[in-house]
Amino acid sequence: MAASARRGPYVCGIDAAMDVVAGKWKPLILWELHHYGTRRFAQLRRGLPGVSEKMLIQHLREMEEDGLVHREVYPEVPPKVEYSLTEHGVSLNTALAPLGAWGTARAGRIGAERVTVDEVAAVRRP
Amino acid sequence: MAASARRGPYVCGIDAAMDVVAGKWKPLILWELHHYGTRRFAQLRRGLPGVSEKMLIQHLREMEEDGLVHREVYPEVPPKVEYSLTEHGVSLNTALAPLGAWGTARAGRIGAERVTVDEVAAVRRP
DNA sequence: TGAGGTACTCACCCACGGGTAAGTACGTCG
DNA sequence: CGACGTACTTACCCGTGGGTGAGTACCTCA
Repeated sequence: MAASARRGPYVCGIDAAMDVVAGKWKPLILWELHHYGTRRFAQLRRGLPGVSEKMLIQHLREMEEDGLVHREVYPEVPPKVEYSLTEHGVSLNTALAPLGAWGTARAGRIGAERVTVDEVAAVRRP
Repeated sequence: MAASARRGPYVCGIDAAMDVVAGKWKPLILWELHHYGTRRFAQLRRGLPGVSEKMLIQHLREMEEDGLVHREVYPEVPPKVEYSLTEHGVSLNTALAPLGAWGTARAGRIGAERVTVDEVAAVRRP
């Protein structure tokens, strides 16, 4: 599966953290859940324009296995599943903050376009 | 080249930072250069057991393009090249520190083996 | 009646990140 | 004379991360 050789021996802490954050949408999911607190599957999908359902589920499952997100299923007739961050997820987000700041500074430095969610939606959904 | 679609539009700062750190050995190179200050090519290769020369060069070139490392060539008869971190590289490392701490904590939490350089050498060079 | 929303699963495909191995030009050491 | 060390370059191969698209079971609304 995608959970190839995860939890492998780590050379350093960055390794261990990257292992958990690796994945095209993981940081965005983290951010989304951190920002909104609790989100349903379809809400997340809409919040991450361009993500495929397969990847979203796959990433959510991995992050659940890694103890970053909590998955609450409501056995209702229209299915309802709520995702939220565990305390480990929150602490990871906190640890990620300086990196985000650095990235933002760098983006400004090199003059890269910073794209809003709507623009991404426009670009990735022609 | 490997510089596929880098510097692409970023959704958030984490994106921009991950773009620069993405690569199996980038964080290790960063750590190595940060730890030793200045390193020659062969020293780096020995410090990162298991890395192929191709990947090491490729990563170093990309990090140089990204303004993270400085490459100093001495036109001597046995070729000599020294790599060191730029101030941006140093600041990235600083921003990476909390993530490293989080990863270390997590590695301890899940009881993952933390491997020393020598052990890695033993494992990856049978 | 059928279109749409919920949360998925499954099968297939392809690009690319990374590994392996060899070649290069020059010099020194044994 | 050949092995070894420096710092690379080049060619080739393969695994997998991620994308596409369809299918499922149930319910609601127009």
